Amino acid sequence: MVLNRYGPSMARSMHVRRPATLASLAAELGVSRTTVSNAYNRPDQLSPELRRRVLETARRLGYPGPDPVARSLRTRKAGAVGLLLTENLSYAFRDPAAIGFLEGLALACEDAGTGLLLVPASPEREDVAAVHRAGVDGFVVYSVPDDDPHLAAVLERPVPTVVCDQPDLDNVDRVGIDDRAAMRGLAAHLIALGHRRVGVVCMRLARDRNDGFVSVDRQHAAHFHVQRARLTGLAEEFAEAGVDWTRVPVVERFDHTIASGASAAAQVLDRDPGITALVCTSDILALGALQEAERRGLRVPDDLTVTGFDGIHEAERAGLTTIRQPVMEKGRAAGKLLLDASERTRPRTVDLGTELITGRTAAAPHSAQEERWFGP
Amino acid sequence: MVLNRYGPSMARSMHVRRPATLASLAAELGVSRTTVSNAYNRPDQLSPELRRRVLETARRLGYPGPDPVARSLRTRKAGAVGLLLTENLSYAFRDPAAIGFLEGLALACEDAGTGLLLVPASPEREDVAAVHRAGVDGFVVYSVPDDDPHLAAVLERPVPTVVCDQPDLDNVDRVGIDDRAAMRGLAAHLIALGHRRVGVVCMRLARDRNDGFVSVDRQHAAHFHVQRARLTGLAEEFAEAGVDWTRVPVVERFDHTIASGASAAAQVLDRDPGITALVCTSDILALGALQEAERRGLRVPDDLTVTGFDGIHEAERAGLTTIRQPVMEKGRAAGKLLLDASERTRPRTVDLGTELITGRTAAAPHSAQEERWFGP
DNA sequence: ATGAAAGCGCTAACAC
DNA sequence: GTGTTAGCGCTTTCAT
Repeated sequence: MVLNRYGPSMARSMHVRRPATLASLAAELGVSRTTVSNAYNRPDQLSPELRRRVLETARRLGYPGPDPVARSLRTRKAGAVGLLLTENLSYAFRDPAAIGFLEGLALACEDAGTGLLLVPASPEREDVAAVHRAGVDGFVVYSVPDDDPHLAAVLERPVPTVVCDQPDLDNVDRVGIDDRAAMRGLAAHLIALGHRRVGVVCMRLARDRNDGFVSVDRQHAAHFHVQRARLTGLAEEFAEAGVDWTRVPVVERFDHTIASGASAAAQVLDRDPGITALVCTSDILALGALQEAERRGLRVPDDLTVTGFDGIHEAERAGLTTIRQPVMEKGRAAGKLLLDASERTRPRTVDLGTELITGRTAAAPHSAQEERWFGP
Repeated sequence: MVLNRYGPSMARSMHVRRPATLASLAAELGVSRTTVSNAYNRPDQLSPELRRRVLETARRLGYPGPDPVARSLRTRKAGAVGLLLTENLSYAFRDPAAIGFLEGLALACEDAGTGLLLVPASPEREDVAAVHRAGVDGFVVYSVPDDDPHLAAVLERPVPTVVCDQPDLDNVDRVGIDDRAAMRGLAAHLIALGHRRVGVVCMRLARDRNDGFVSVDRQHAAHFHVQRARLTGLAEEFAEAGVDWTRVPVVERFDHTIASGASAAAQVLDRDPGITALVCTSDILALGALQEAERRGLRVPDDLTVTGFDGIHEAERAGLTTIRQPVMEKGRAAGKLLLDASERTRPRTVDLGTELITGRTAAAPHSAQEERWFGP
């Protein structure tokens, strides 16, 4: 069963082996190429006996079956979909939300018997070649900025594309959630609890690194639609509650890590120690904020309310108040949309639902003190 | 920037657009195909002015650049490596060890600018076609049984292959750890603590489902080399300590989940309530065993010692005594090995190190009682 | 049931 | 610098 691919005959060559081709096999057998092709692709088109002979000779000659690339060229089907991510490929395997998305997408691909090609497109390296090189029947684009050159390259390719989360483009299929509405719901919850002085920690708003405070202008101009929508939702809801949004400290972090969340939280709390709630636009950042709160001896939620967004497992374990979004379902839906050839006549949109998770990290401001004053 | 791919002219067609080809572009420009090709691949081979004209006309005609599949056929390079996994594709995103491996592999691919194609090969579906269809320059095979038909299909393809963990094949590059030695180390640790009556929970030993006790024969015949090695290591070390291995209850689970670990632990404990240590061949299973111990009111490690294998984060959080193996490094090493064309003259092996993590789940048998009798 | 012919879209020698 | 000539290895009408 196992081929010896390191025999003496190979020792000189860099290549593994120059395999026989369909043509050479046909010649050896004294039949036409069509027949050999049929032996592999249309067993019913030739006598079982001949087919057996073909396959057996193939085995003897070490013919590995039709070359997939040549077949793809001929049939115009690659049998794979490409995935373009915001971040380094390897980062995707560290972000629970991305992992969930991948799981769902993989599921959809599996169901369709389609391969999933992870395209090596780092955001720093502006090398779009990887997109051009990808032999795929379509692309799924996961959460990239609207001015991402890789995205532009994908859209130039003559294959269907589905975007998950961002950007929101006319004429391109999309699956996502209503980030603005979800965040308004969370904000309403905080407002109902009594919070009026809040701070915000958000993810990267553009491709340039800006680890620090965010002007209202930058909030509006954010190239990441999702972050923009979440900030907008917050701003709207709090404005309606009488909060002057221009005075709310919003701190941005380029890197999406717990450490980033912690340092951003520190920056907000340093600027305005009087805030009663720290709204983070992701669970990862919120977990960092919790760390920072603990470091400062602030009890959560007694001294400080902290909220997240995503609903990852780690957040659940931490009892985080957050918005849960169906990350895996997003991946599935994106895959299905892409692989479902039917009705590809106009852009389709799938909007999935979210859920407010009331955890143990949000409470009325200064509830501890009040309890102390008025009894439990 | 964004193409309208749903314009009225398209409405009738299932296809997105029939793009111009390199040839048609050359014709339009009145130059040869070579020149157009050079415009994309060898900018230095033509005047900047002509190149500009070519690219501009391409844009005007909606020519998306050289077709990647045709290019691959011609250059005999796909620009991607394939990954074959034991489990369903989607499962890989639920197993922390597999995720770590993927992260490392993605890292290596990224460094090389290579795509990573996840091959949709479910273990149940014996459909090997996906392997045949994969347009890749090589394969990484992650932890499959030695009789896996997908593996056989991969090995028949005329491209280099690297196996991670299992199986251990002559003539095929491999990266892994010394599972037997690692497990002997863990066993020695338990023996030093005083354990002599132990039970074992292990992962799937073959492609057939056998959720239950494992005969010594089945242990030896296991098609998963890694599990076999771990069991062998255990058996050897305990045998040297005078334990009759044939009497040690070993329970197997097909599904690799926490729930499986719990039910398997229950099965062992039901069979022999007198055991003092439960050795699990993975952290996931061990986490299940911990659950079951708690359910029974057994205190760990006072009443029962539990150990794992892998060193995943969740295990660390649980304070599990386990063997840590460098999962991410395995991925990286596998990728590097595959992508490093040099010295591919004879099979190479990378053996990575492991580390015994002494957590809070292993102690001397009945230490609690002893403490109670003799004071702390 | 089998074969002949015609490309799929591109790149790489090699000539000019 | 630019064009000519050959394929890469395969599938697919369309005849026979």
